[in-house]
Amino acid sequence: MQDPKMQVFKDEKVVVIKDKYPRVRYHWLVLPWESISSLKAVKKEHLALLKHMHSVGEKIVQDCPDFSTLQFRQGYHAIPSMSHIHLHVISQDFDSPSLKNKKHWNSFTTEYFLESQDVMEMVERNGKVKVKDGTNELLKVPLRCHVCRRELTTIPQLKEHLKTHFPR
DNA sequence: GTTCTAGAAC
DNA sequence: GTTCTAGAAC
Repeated sequence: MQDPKMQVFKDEKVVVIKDKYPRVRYHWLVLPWESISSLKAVKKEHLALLKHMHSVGEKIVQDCPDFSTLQFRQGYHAIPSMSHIHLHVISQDFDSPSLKNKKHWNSFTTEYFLESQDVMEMVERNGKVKVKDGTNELLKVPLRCHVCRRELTTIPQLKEHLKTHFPR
C-alpha cells in the first residue's frame, strides 16, 4: 500500500490497490491509512471512515471499463487473513487463474463475505461488528454457483460452469 | 497468503 | 490410469 506503483487511488484517508491475487477480473482493496487491526477493533468512531472507504470503492467501480456489463460487490472477510482492515471491491465474474480452491470461492460467495453496507449498519446500530459463530465452517460448504445456485463438485467444473454466465 | 504433493476420488 | 483436493511446509 505504500508503494506508489501499486496505488490505483489515494486521498488523505485511504489508498486503493489491486489485489495481488485477484479472484475476479476486477479486484481492488480499499485500505485506510489509519491502522485498524481487524473488524473486531472497529468502533462507532470509525463509521465515517467506513463510509468513506465505501464511497471510494463506488468511485473505483464507476471508472471500470466493464462497469456496465459486470456486477460488483463490496465487503469484508469475516475472518481476514491479513491484519489491517481492507475492503474488497470485486466484480462478480470469478474469472481468474488465482481462484484455485474452495476457500477462495466460499470466502467471497458465502456469508463469510460481509457486505460493506451490512457492516456499516451494524456499527451504526451496535457500535461494533458481530461475526456469527460457525463462520469458519462456511469455507468448507459445497461449491455452489452464486448466479444460478447450482451445486458443482469440483473447482474445474465450477470454472467451466462460470463460463456460461460470464463469456469473454 | 502460496506452493507442493500424497493419496483420495473418480 | 488421471484428476483433484487437503494439509504440510513455507
